[in-house]
Formats: sequence, structure tokens, C-alpha cells
Amino acid sequence: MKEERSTRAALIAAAIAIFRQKGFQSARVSDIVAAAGVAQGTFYNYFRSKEAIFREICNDFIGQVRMIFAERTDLMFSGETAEEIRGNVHRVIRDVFSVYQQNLDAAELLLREGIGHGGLFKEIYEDILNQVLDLIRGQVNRGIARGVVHVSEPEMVSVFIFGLFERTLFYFLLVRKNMDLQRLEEALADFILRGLSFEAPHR
Amino acid sequence: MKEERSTRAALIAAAIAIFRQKGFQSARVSDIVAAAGVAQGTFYNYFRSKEAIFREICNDFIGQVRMIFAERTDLMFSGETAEEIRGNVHRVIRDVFSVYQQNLDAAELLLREGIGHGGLFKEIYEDILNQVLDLIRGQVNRGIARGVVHVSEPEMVSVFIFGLFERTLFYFLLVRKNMDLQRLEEALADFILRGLSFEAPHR
Amino acid sequence: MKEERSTRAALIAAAIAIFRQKGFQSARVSDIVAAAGVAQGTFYNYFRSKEAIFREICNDFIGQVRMIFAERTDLMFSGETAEEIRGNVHRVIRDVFSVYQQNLDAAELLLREGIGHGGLFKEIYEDILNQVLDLIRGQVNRGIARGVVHVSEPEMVSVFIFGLFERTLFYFLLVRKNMDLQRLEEALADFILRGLSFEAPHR
Amino acid sequence: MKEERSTRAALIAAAIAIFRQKGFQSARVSDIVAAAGVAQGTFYNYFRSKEAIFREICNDFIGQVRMIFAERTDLMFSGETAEEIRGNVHRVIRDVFSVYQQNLDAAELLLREGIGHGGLFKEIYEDILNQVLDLIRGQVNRGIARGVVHVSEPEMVSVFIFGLFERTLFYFLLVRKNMDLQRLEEALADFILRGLSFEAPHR
DNA sequence: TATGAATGAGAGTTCATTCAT
DNA sequence: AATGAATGAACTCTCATTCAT
Repeated sequence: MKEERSTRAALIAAAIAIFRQKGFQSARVSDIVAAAGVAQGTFYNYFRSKEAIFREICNDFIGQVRMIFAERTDLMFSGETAEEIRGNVHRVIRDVFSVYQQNLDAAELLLREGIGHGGLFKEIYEDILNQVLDLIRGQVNRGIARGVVHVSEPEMVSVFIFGLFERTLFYFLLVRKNMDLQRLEEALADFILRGLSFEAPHR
Repeated sequence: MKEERSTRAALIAAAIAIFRQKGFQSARVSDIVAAAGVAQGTFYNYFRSKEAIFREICNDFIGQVRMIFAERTDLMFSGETAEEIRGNVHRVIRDVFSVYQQNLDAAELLLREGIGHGGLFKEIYEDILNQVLDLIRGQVNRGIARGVVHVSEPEMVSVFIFGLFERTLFYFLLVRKNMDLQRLEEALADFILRGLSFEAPHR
Repeated sequence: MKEERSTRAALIAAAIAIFRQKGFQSARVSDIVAAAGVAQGTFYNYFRSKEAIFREICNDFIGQVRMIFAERTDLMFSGETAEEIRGNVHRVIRDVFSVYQQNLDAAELLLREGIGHGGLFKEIYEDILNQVLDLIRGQVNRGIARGVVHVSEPEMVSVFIFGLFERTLFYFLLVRKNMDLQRLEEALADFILRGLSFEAPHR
Repeated sequence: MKEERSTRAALIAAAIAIFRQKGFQSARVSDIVAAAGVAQGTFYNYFRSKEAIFREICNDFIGQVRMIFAERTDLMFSGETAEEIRGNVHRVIRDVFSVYQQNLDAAELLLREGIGHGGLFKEIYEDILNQVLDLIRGQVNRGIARGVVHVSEPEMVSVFIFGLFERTLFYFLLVRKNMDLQRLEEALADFILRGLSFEAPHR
């Protein structure tokens, strides 16, 4: 990133773009090296195989997502007043959107390959899915414990929230591309809080 | 001539299973014919190509989904009392779940290929996605008009509902496989109705 | 030919048409049976293979051509006066043209396959080519002996005459299709006779 | 990098030989790579398809033939004396023969595929056929204009001359292989000039 | 480290032929 | 005699990977 992009970095960048366009299966190593401007053989000086570079890209992105989720979810239902709590929920949503937006290619790649077939990435995807669900469930239960959230099936509701995030991101970032994110964040926060029967904490 | 559909039906069944396991790209015609117990060439007596049988499977399933959605969504916010409306919402959810459950392999195939890469099915998928969104949006607006639903962004909220359906189905039918659907339907209906700020119609 | 065309005849007719259109290699047995209006398997009740029906068609046509050549060439340089001889030459040309025209499909088939690759028919073609060349050479020598033809290389000249016939037929019957055959026959007769330094017999 | 053309050239040479032996349809890419001594996949590093290498071979040869025809036909009926004109005609014939002889394999390939079925090459062949016919017709008309040639159907006569060339080349170069070309050229020139009712220009 | 020609296993597809009905 | 579903060998072409330079 400093000066001349290293060959390795160029290959990674090219691979993300190509994988996102065509998917793992249809992407050819020759497409990637062409996009990176290096020779066919050079690829194999840096990565053992097409699968290896794919895994590396995925793991990099997953690291970031996991970090954001871990950092931010802690404050999800923190706060004393309803306004404060609502603001925190809103902030978490904005942060998650932001990570996705900053890594749009990788995000799309992960989402599509994870849900799509191919098996290659299925375990990894379901693994992070479960980790994220755990974080969400933790927060929902915390909300219930604090008496600000009222739901009878916290397990299921966590899945609902995850689904809302993922499909909303998918639809508004990938299918439609020109959304007013500010309004979207607000609408999503409202919907989730209502769904959770959110009410201000008792003093 | 007696069991005239048998070879064709065997190929379709085999193809659904193989496509679901491996995805369209990785599925081999040789896998399909092996699973169907016929020779390689026999496949091409019934389908022009691997793509052709895939499209046929998808279209069959889409036809069913579309029908259910068209039939049932009409009654979504029908009814005079809160209980009646809530019951109708519940019934729509149950019907949709039911179609998916009856065609679990095809449903998974469609869902994964539609979201995943490969392009082959992208347009079809986004096409039905938009049709279903239209139906949902129509119902949300009808709810708003009747004064039983209160949301400021019906367009976005429709996407939320779609996401809830799709990801919930995905998670509980495909990732976990042993869910109490009765409770799930209820929890989802509650969550959606709360998210929509549902309230009983004024007399 | 009397009443209902026999299946065999229908297959032959269909095969000639299809072979002529697509050539032996590209013609599919399924094309032939479709054109003949019978089932795939029926073909093999009458012919052992695709090659067998092809050989049969060729041999039938060759038989006709050989017969005409044998019958007519005898009178090629017969006659007492220049006019009579010229008339006989003309008649032979007309007869040859006529056989080709009556079997246009088979003629084209034979010509193209014979010259073209495939090997299948090479020997047969070169065999009849040599037989026809022998007949022509015999007539040229007869003309020389009678003193009406004056050429120093009768062997080569026979090839010239054969080439004139074959390419003229090819071009005017197959490439262009709307030729005034009467004028063509006359022009060809003139060209050949002049090429042979024809002159009226001495009394 | 030294013998950079070698693989490509080996493939071309092998392809000419194989195509000539078996024809385009029957020739297998596996035959060609075996003859060239490279692996199956190597073929596709140099040519997009079996058809592509075939077209390249044909176009190379056609280019040469066209050039010779264009260069030489101009002088066909040039010259002041009968001897000079006769010599020029002879020279054109010799040049045409010479191109064919130098590219015997490609020439046979072109000739057989052009006339034979398969369609792939039909248009190309009939295209050059017409171009060459135009050149010949131009020369015949020039001869008529100069008063050295006397024919009533120059159009037909041009086809006769083309046929003489092509079939003579075919027969003597491909069917028989050991001809005295010197004598052949002379006999052909004589036959054509007589056929054209050639006579010395008036002073 | 970079190159890119060469590799070859394996994919989808075609179609002449068989054979039970 | 007629059928037509089933067969499977053989084809063209793809592309991840290797390796000598």
C-alpha cells in the first residue's frame, strides 16, 4: 500500500474482483493473473492453488467482520434512557453497514459463496454464522435480563435479526445500489426494536 | 410405454439431489446419470443440456411458489378483529413454510443458486425476488390504508419481511433441520406484526 | 414406384437428399429416418450401416453413368461428313448432361464425395474415373486413326475432355442452376472439337 | 524463445498432413497433436479450434494462389506475334502449376474440401472460384477485343478453361503423380489456344 | 522472482447402433 | 416389419498446475 503494490497484493486485489464477478468456480486463474498483470506461473509463487487464495481472502474479511461484531455488540442494549439505548442500537447497525460497504467486493463474495453451493466454503460460512448468532443471542438475552426487551423465543428472534441484517445488506447494497443508508439504518433499527417489543428501562 | 415417465422422472430426481449437493457448476452429468441408473447418452434423449434440466427444475419450483404467494397474500391483512387478522398472517406464513418443506431439495437448490454466483440463474432469481417483493409491498400498503399497520418506509419494510422469510427458512430448514415449525411460525408472525406496529382495526 | 412407396425406397430417397445436403460425414441417420418418416430402428432392418446405404446409392448411380458412356461413346466420331460427326459429338454431350440432370442429387453426391476427402469413396471414384478416361481415350484414338482429329498427346487430351465435362457439369448444374443447356452443349462441343483440331474426313 | 515458431509450425505441418489424409471432418485433433508430438492441450494454446487452424491453412494457400493469378494473368494475351502470345499463355500455365506443386498438400486439401461437402469451406471456395473466373473472363474478352481469340460464348468458355486447369491439376498432380509437366503444359496450352480459335494478331 | 509454454485429466455432448417390445 | 428408448465409445475443448529457463 505504501509504494508499488506488491505482486502478492495485486493478485489478491485481482482475485477479489474476479471471484466477485464470476464466482469461485467460474473464475479462471488466467483471468486473475491477467487482471493483476503478471504471468500465469507467478500466481503459483504466491499461492498454492486457486482454493488457497480464495480461503485467504475469505479469512481476511471474516476477521474484520468478527472484530466489528465483537467490539460493537457489547454496547447494543447499554444505556440508561430509551434514547440512549436506541442510539446505541442504531450505532451498531451503522457500523455493520460500514464494514460491508468498505469491503463491498469481499462482502458480496463471502455472502454469495457462503450461501451458494460448492461446499468449499460452506463450513466456514456456517461457522461464522453461528458465531454471529451467538453474539446476537447474547445481546437479546441481556436485553431481556435488563427488562428492555420482551420476547418469548430469544433463539428464534436472534435468527430473525441476523436474517434482517444479511438480506437487507444483500438487497440494498448488491441488488439495488443507490440507497439512502441513513434512512435505511433508521427504518431497520425501528423495525428491530419494535419486533423486540423494546421499551424504556424502568428507573 | 407403461412406465413412460420413469426415466425422465428418475433423471429429474437424480439431478435435484446432485445439484443440491454440489451446485450446478460442480455437478457432473455423469453424477446425475449414475444416480439415475442410466447411461450417459440417455440423459441427452430427455434434456438438451445440463443447463436445460436445471432450468426445468427451477421453473417447476418457481411456479409453485408463485402460485402460493399469489393465492394467499390476498388475505394477509383481511379480517375484522385483531385475532382474525393475526390468524390470517399466521396462515400465510404456514403456507409458505409448507411449500418449502414439500420441495426441500428444490427449495435449497433455488435459494443457493439464486444467491450464489454463476449468473445462470441470477436474472430468474432477481425476477421472482422482485415479484414477491411487489406482493409483500402491496399487502403492507393495504395494511397501512386500513389503519392496522404503521410504518414510515413501506418499501424498506417489505424488504425486511422478505429477508425474514427467506433467511428464517434457510436457517431453520437447511442449516438446522429439526425445528418446531409451529412455534417458529408463531414467533415469526409476532415479530413481523410488532415490527409493523400492528394494531386492531377501529370499529 | 407403383403404389405406396416401399420403406426401403423411402429410405434411399431420403438418404440421397440428406447426403447431398450435408455430405456423408455430417448426415445423421436420424436425419434420414426423419425425412423418410420411419423410426430410427427401421433403418437397420434394411441397411447394415450408414456406409452400406451410401455405397448402394453410389453404385446405382455409377451403373447408370457407365451404361450411358458405354452405349453412346461408340458413335462419337462415327459418321461420314463433318456435319454428321459434329452432330454425333453433340449428341453424346447431350446424353451425358441428361443423365446428370435426371439424377441431380445423386450426381452431386457422387461428385462431391468422390473428390472430397473421407477415403470411403475414393477408390470407387478413381476407378470409374479411369474407366471413363479409357472410353474417351479410345474415341480420341479412333478419331486420330480416322484422320479427323489431330493431337499429339491423346492421353493428356482425354483428361482434358473429362475435366471439361465434369467441371462444366459441376459449375453449371450445381453452382449456377439456370443455364441454357442447349447453348452450353453447343459451346462445349465447339470448344472440344476445336481443341481436338477436328476436321472433316477426307472422302 | 529460440525456436519460437516451432510448436506452431509443427502443428500447422501436422494439420496439413492429417487434413489431407482424412479430410477436415474425419481428422481428429488427437491425430494432429500426435503427429506434431505435443500434448492435446497444447493445440489450444495456438489455435482456438480445429476449424481455426483449418481456416488459417486455407487462407495462407489462397493468398498465394490469388497473388499468382493476379500477377500473371495480365500478360496472358499480351505480345505482338503469335509466338510471343503463345509463350505468355504457356508461362501463365507453368506458374499456376508451380504454385500448386510447391504446396501440394495444401492444394489437395483446398481442392478436395472446396468441392466436397461439409459446407465449412463451401463459401470460401466458391468465392475464389468466382474471382478466378472473373480474371479468366477478363483475359478472354481482352483476347476477343484484340482479335486474337474467336469464341461466341466467352462466359462459358471461361468456365471451360477453369475446369481444364483444375481437373488437369487434380488428375496429374494428385491421382497420377509422375507426370512430365513440361509436356503437359504444352499440350494444355495448345488445347486451350485451339479451343479459343486463337490466331496471330493482324499486323 | 518471474515467466509462459506445455501438460493431461476430465468435462459436456453427439450419434451410430442395438434390442426388447 | 416396425418401433424408439437405451447405449457408450469417441469426440472437441477447458484450465489448474508444473517446470525449465
